[in-house]
Amino acid sequence: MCADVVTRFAPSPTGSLHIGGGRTALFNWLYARGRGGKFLLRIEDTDRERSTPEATAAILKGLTWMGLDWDGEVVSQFDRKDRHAQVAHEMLARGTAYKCFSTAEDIAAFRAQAEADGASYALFQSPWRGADPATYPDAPYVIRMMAPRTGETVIHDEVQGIVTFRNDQLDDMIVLRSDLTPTYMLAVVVDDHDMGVTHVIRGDDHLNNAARQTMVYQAMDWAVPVWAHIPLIHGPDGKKLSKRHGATAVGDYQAMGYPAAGMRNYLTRLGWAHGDEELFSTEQALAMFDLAGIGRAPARLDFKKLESTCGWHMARSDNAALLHEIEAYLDAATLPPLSDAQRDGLSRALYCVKDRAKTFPELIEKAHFVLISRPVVADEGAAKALDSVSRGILKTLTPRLQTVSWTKDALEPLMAEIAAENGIGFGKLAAPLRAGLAGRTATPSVFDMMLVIGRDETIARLNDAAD
RNA sequence: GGCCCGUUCGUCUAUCGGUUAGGACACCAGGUUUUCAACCUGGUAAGAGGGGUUCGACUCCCCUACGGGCUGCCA
Repeated sequence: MCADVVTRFAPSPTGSLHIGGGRTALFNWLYARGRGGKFLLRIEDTDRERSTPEATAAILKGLTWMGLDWDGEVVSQFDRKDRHAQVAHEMLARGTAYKCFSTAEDIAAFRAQAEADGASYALFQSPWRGADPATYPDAPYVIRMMAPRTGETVIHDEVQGIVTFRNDQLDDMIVLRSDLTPTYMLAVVVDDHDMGVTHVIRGDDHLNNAARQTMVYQAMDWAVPVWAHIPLIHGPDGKKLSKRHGATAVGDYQAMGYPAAGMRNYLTRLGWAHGDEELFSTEQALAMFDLAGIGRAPARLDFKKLESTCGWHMARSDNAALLHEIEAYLDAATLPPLSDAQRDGLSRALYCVKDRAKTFPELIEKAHFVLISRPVVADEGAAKALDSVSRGILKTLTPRLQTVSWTKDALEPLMAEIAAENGIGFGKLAAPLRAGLAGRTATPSVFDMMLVIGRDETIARLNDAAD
């Protein structure tokens, strides 16, 4: 158990990267990376009907966005089919598997008979188990595991504890299909063994499979890995997360403008706890993460908390890195890219907008005053604000802005003075100023906006607005 | 149907037999504020139900209810 840790993420390429899969990958990544181990990636593409290269690309893209890097080349399970077949035949040679010539019709008939006999459901029992090879017909066959029919198979799971299965509940599963391709049950075990995987961390929908897979390990005399079956993520209504809950793909979250660091933090904390730690950097997560902190109950997705977590990370982001992430977001959300002027303006405005936004769209909304192009075309709200107080205020204000030193501390008393001269409150004065600077509803203070835009341009904008 | 897993505030969770059951998000109230936001303070709010075991159970055992998973020549 003290050997170097090797974990893996093994999605099937039948769609985009599911948020639950993303979390599974994250747990594996955290566990391995936090211990100086390896994190491998394997694409389980043995189902040729449903596997697509587009899906593989989407999965890789999703992982990359989440910041989860893997070691070595991506393994294609399909490419290893010869090795799988070889192992199946070795099981045959060892007498831990057998050829079965039963057809789909035979199996259906078996079930129908069992039902007629009063059983509501029965595991298929192949008549070819233990049959004399001399009686084998010249027909297609599958290779079935010769599963023990008595005793029990015990799973020592780091999350679920000790789980015991009665062997008479497990059937002789197929390991090699009649077309000589492996089934999932065989392929995972062979691949995990060959890849040197020490810890299998995956969704608890595989808990039952762990028992079957253990039998394969035993049939081959291979060391069984450490199991950790983590609960699935559910939607806000407690049901299994599905399309009707809205965003299920990692890419959806990227397109909605959640920063990757916030996603990592939130997803790490979803179903895992380390005392009262709620907000932490990825470095801290790496140091803290362990299997013992994983809960056993499915967790529900809570967008409010996700947003809150993301806001925390956004406020702590390095400006340059944040800018890059914003541009990547724009691209992912198929929004127009930043112009040079906008990039420059945004980089100067980040200090006063990043700590009040939870998502990128929200941040962009708050940075509207620096992103909008001149001349400022006041929108309806801005026009109203301008009209509500005399535009003359702006006319008296702008010349005086040139005489005051350009700092927040100096601007503030000037504003107060002008507000008093006009017999209006500070808030009333701020409204036309904001409109002139093209700030929207939720913005930084007018002082921040002035400072960010710069002296000459600010005055020009205010003049524009006052005309 | 059979087997397996799960169930603490609305949500994520802490607790590893003895706590006024703690924290976070959300919500409510108040404060601060030139707007919105942010921020600060305070508050409401939980052990699914029933049996045991024990001096003492959220913690251990059993039953029930509810939720989830598996039961494929899918993964």
